[in-house]
Amino acid sequence: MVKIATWNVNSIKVRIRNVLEWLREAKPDIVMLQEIKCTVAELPCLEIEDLGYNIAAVGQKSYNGVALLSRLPMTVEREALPGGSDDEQARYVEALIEVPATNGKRARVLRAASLYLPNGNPVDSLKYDYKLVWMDRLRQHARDLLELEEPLILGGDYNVIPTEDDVYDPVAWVDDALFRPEVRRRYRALIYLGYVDAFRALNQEPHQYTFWDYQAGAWQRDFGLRIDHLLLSPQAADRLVASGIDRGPRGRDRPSDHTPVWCELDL
DNA sequence: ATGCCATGCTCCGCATGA
Repeated sequence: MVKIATWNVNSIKVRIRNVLEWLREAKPDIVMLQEIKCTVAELPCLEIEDLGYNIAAVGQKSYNGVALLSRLPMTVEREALPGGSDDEQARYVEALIEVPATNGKRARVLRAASLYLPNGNPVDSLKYDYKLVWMDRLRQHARDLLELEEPLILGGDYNVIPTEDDVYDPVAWVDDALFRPEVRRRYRALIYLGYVDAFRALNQEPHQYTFWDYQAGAWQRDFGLRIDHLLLSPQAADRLVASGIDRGPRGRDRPSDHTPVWCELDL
């Protein structure tokens, strides 16, 4: 069984204690991190490696930054989404992970990506245009990856509220870049290529969130959003056995505003 | 109606986030 999780940590340097604690208790095999907010050189690698993880990261000073942690052997395939310019923001890293043979099952290769989709607010700015273009690029790449017909998981902070069931107050969010029709349409187009939302495949109850704003007591009032997703190729979805949202880390001291989403694959 | 909170920078207020 391979346990895979995604978590926007909102600064790995500030959050390293929380991250280490959660790695020890949740014991994921593969973790996608977003908003590490530092360069690769600044990453607290030793403490993470001490828990048995290999690290692949794409960082930048101050903002963004993504990483993959894996207890299994991992080789980096891409450090950016195809189709971008030279002044790339650090929002994508993709790797091949070797899943060894176990009791009757043959060894497999799992492709995994950690992505941090642009927020896009405010909607009348270039940031919104950048988000829409980034989503188009993601769909193109996701389509190409499906042609490989391999187990694949695209995990991360998508900054997309897929449906009205994924936000505490849909009306209040209609004009936000996380919920606008153009954004939801692009997210659906991505899903319709043939991806499965690992959480929704096994959990249908509405109002299950992965993010709660730091402000206005959003956590205490459960005013949240479901914007962190694990998307599976058919070859991975066929082997999905469990998934969930781990609310634990959001309730602790100095938390990230996001909490981990996880799934288990019987590869 | 607005800001609330948190992070990083280089600063002691501003940009960014969702």
